[in-house]
Amino acid sequence: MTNATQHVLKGSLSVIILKLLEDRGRMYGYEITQQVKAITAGELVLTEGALYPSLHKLEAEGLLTAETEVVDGRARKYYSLTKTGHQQTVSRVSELRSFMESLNTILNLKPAI
Amino acid sequence: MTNATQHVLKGSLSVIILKLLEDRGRMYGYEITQQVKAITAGELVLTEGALYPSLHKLEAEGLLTAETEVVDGRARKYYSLTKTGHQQTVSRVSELRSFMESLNTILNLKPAI
DNA sequence: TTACATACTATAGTTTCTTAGGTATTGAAA
DNA sequence: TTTCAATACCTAAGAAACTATAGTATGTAA
Repeated sequence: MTNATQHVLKGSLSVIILKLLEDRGRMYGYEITQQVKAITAGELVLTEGALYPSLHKLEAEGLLTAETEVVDGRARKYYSLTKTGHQQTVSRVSELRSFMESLNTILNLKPAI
Repeated sequence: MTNATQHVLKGSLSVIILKLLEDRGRMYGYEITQQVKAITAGELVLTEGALYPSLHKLEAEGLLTAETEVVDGRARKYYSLTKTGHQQTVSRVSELRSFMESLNTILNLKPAI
């Protein structure tokens, strides 16, 4: 009675992170929050309380690697995808897309009769 | 740092229920699981452990009303939208759609350079 | 009579996210 | 010069949603 696709729903934050890193190559946490806000015209806002734990989890799972650098007197922690991270990005993005298609099918239903 | 749109993410099951009831008028729990499975060609499968608590919650919130009927010796609990439920359906569906658009924007990003 | 489909309910446990803090630096405004 | 916003990271308590699992019960087909 379970479906892997649904699992993606809850994990869409991690997919967002993975996809951004795939496209941008290397980003730090704060940058991710700002980019998501900018890309979605303020529609999607990542809270730090959700983002940082998610980044740490992805790192612990071996999908991301982190390097700390000091820029303009402030420490930044740059994240990038590992090889596994890249593979996971591809499959999770595709899973999320198919979930969204299913969801769209339901949202676009017309009343019966 | 919060966004109402994100709240929708976790609540997409309830939006699915609401939308189906809006279109079909009146459904019982088991029927909902079967319809979702059929509509999405097996892609989306609702677990009973997720569905029934969600139905009860929507009923408690006043978005649904329930009537029990015995059909073929089996009790069925038919749910339908209240007036508030209908209004909520409209707004939640539109919120979910705009969330999905934002998500799609990110998923469709092309690598920089 | 066994097994599957129908039909509902309850609950322990996990994961994810929100809320709400905390630390610290830089730079602009007052 | 002090204060506030922006930058940049972190954590922890609690809420909420979902999974997994189990239980109850009837009808029907093998």
